[in-house]
Amino acid sequence: MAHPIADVEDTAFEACDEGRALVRDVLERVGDKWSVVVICQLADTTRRFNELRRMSEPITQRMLSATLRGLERDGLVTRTVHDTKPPRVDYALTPRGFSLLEVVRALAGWAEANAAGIVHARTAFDARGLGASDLRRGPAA
Amino acid sequence: MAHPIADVEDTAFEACDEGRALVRDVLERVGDKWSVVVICQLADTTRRFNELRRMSEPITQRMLSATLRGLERDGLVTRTVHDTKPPRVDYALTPRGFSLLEVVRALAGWAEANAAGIVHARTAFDARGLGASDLRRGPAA
DNA sequence: CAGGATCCAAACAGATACTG
DNA sequence: CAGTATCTGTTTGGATCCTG
Repeated sequence: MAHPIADVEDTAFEACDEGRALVRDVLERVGDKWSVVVICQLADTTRRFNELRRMSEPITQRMLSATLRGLERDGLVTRTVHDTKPPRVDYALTPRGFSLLEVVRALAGWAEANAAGIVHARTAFDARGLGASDLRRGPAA
Repeated sequence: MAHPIADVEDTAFEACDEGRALVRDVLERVGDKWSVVVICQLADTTRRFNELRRMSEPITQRMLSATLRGLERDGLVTRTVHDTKPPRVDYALTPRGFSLLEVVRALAGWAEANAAGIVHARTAFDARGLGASDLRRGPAA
């Protein structure tokens, strides 16, 4: 472990600035709407394609396909093809996938703990309404 | 804290599935390229607009503006306007912003720890080359 | 069942140019 | 200095149709 998670102030910069490209990379995977959902669905067992499709609700098969491929590429899930009568493909988390799951769970914990506050802050902010701005079209509005 | 972070297997589902919309929300903020960068730059001190602009390198002022507005809206940063001769606006993390910073640092730690493995996995995967597919254009390729 | 190929609409991001 | 308003190019993502 490169990070014993020392004192906050000091290492924050290193972690964020030093390997920015690197972090961005992971963040893009995590920030992806479907990657996280799929990873969670694989949390406790192996799943088949259409199984994941149904569980991940409004995902399209194109997105599921692409998401799984991305996860497989990063070594986060394994893809096992059984060429049986009706084709069957199983997806499962790799050890690395599980470790990411843990981090995501931490994030989810934070989200849960702060959801109310965030929603409140937003309402207040929006109420203080600014006329109208095209900038509202920024990142993650 | 709603989450003492119990045993992995069990709560993974709850955390990910129960508050999916909620988690997605946070994830979108975290997954955003610039939000994280800005939060890191505010890690140890208050900063001014153009200061952040320079520190965040190739960010455009439109993106910085939008990012800051989003962070402010979620109660993660405060915006303080001093109407002095040359206008001056200071941005700083709120307590909630700091708590998010911690989570992001955890993520960064994971990224650092797994970067090599991921890069390797990708190279291997790409080497096993599949002809050509439009799906390669999936999420976060 | 598992997924590739396409086409198309919408969200996003960069470059300017302009204002208080 | 600290932004806002456009205008436009790039990515994404959804809908569909098709195959092994």
